[in-house]
Amino acid sequence: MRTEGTGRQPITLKDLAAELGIHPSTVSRVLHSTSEIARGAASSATAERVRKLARERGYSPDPGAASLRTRRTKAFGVIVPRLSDLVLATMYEGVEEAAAEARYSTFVMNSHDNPEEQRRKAEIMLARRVDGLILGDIHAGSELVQELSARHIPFVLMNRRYPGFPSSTCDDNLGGKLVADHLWDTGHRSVAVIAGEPYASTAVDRTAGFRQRWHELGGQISDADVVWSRFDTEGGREAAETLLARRGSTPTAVFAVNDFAAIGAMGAIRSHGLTVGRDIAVVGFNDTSLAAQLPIPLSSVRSPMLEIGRRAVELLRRVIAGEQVEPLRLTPELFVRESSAATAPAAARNALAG
Amino acid sequence: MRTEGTGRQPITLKDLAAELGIHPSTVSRVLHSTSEIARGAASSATAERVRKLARERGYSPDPGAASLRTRRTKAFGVIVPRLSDLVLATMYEGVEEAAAEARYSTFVMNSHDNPEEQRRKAEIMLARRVDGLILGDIHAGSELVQELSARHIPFVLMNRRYPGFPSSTCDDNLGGKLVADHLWDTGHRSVAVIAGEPYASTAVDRTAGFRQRWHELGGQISDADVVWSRFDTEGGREAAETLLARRGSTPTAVFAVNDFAAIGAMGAIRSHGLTVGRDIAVVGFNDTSLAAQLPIPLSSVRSPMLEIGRRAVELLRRVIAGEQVEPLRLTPELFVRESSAATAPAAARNALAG
DNA sequence: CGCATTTACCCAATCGTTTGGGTTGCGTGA
DNA sequence: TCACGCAACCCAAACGATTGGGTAAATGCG
Repeated sequence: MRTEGTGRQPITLKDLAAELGIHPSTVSRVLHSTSEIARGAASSATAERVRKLARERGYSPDPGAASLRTRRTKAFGVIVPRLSDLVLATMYEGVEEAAAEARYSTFVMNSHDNPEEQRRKAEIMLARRVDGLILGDIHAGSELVQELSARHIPFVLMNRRYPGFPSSTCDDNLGGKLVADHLWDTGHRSVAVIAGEPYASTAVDRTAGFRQRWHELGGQISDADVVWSRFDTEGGREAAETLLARRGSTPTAVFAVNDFAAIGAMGAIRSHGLTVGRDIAVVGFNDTSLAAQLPIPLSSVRSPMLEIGRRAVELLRRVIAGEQVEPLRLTPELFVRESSAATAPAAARNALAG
Repeated sequence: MRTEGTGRQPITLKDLAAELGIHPSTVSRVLHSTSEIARGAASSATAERVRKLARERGYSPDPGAASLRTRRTKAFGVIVPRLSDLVLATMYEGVEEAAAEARYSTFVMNSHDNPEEQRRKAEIMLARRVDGLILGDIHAGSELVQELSARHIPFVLMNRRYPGFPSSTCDDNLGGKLVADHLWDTGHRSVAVIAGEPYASTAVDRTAGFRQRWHELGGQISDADVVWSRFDTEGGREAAETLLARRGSTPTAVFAVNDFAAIGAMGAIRSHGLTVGRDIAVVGFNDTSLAAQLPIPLSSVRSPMLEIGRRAVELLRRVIAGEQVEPLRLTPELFVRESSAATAPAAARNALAG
């Protein structure tokens, strides 16, 4: 249990070997062959002595030296738009957990959703000789994935998908459908979507799923009812302002593809003297911890963010092992709360039902 | 500009040397001595040839090999309670920026504010041979700082301080005072504090600063008016419930030492049929991007989170250089918004002013 | 008992950089 | 002319771990 006391320089294999009177290579083999004591490496008595001393001295192998020899760093690079985005931060927590369990370390960098910066950060990670990359910020039509692929660099996508490449995401399309079903069932017929950034598959898929199901149900939704926006609170507020400024046709429900955008929208709605949940229903996405705790609790589609991160690590390990892996889409779940619990305002319902 | 094309194995110094017909050590010296061309290393003509080829081939030194030789990894370890806490995530963005500028990489890990996990994560980072640690989650009375110090491991604290050790924090005490001044000036006389976790210097200092100034102004605030809580929305809600459940003496203003706790409190206040900003003023801390965008915009003390992160890197670099560094406290600023803009309810003011 | 096999090791090269110390060959001042 | 200095290199030894290939002794088998 003890770590080295005041140890100035870390203990090396050679130190251990010298103290035990055996050769460093023997020590290495013992410490390496986890549990397969034999392997022709050393007698079980010697092995035990080695392990005991290593523990006492707090030996830990120098990763630089090891990677120099093995050509593997046991490190992954993770690129996200920004960690101050709760969604990505949570996914990263999953990544860190799963990576640590597999004895991998992770470097994270923010790309600010800027393709050039994204490429620069990837290059920095590769210069660090990471064994693979997890990209959480890929844009539709990105050249980076093609290029990495051509260079045979192991990578997986997280959060956003890109057809033809391995990814760990939420089933965003299904998420959109869940919202459509819910709003339709509660009587809404005039709805709008705050759709997020068009370059993000999350935004596109959630919006598409919603529209598709809405049509299947017999609803109407035009392009003008879909407003693209930033993912943050301000983006949501602006988008909602746009929707509310439209002459006449105020929707009775708004689906924002992100909780933060939803919160911004709630602010705008209140500024217009309307009450969320009574005059206008609002549904968000991701079910961040905030949603349930807001003054007016927000209905939201819960995406398994932690699990998405964990699975990304698993996929990457399989890619590195040379396996052919399929994109993964984890199932979301809708949580209905006060922001959309009431049935649609009678006036609006009647006007459109007739 | 080009990086290696389909390069299977990365280019090495030896490759470059062979192609140029010179010795690897010469190449190393040229590529190393940034701008001091001379140094007796090579002629400026040779130096130029070396640099040109290095650029063309996309050479980047193997960090493992370099650190093996130099005993430095050019990497820092960062430990935070959790990156899904927006405050720490933002500080980390500052860390990443500043580190990258100085050609350092960073490993981040979550400790979930658990001392044992914190120690484990620190040990993992040290096994990775990081050049120093940035600890964002230190608890009052932590043994870890003492121990790291005894082991001569370079580290700095961030976000939370610990007397006697270098740290980069907000001047939390001052922040608390700003809130006291504001609430006093707007006529409040009966206030409560949602104080956060008692093991965090941020919580303690903000609360202490508030109470101290409140007394200086002639106000009364008892221990019962201070409720310790978790930093998240749920913690804030629970704390507010406690305050509102107290018979008779409902405060006219609440200072929550964290925006998320403030949001939780706003929820609880609304559940009790009261309106934030009219019946009860609420002030938060950190001025996260959410604060200004909430349905009822939240007054908050802005702490320079990004700068705190950047400065932590600067401090750590100085510690590594052997300098003696002093703790740093960056100045916060109060932003007053609708949640506390109105003057205190007349009834409450009169009752207590008499 | 002789031979083959296994056990328990040791040896040495190697990964890519860095760096303290040469070694040339040329120009220069005395 | 000669010693000296300097420019422009080269040499080789590390750094610590891994790993393919020994080798001597012990054991097994018929």
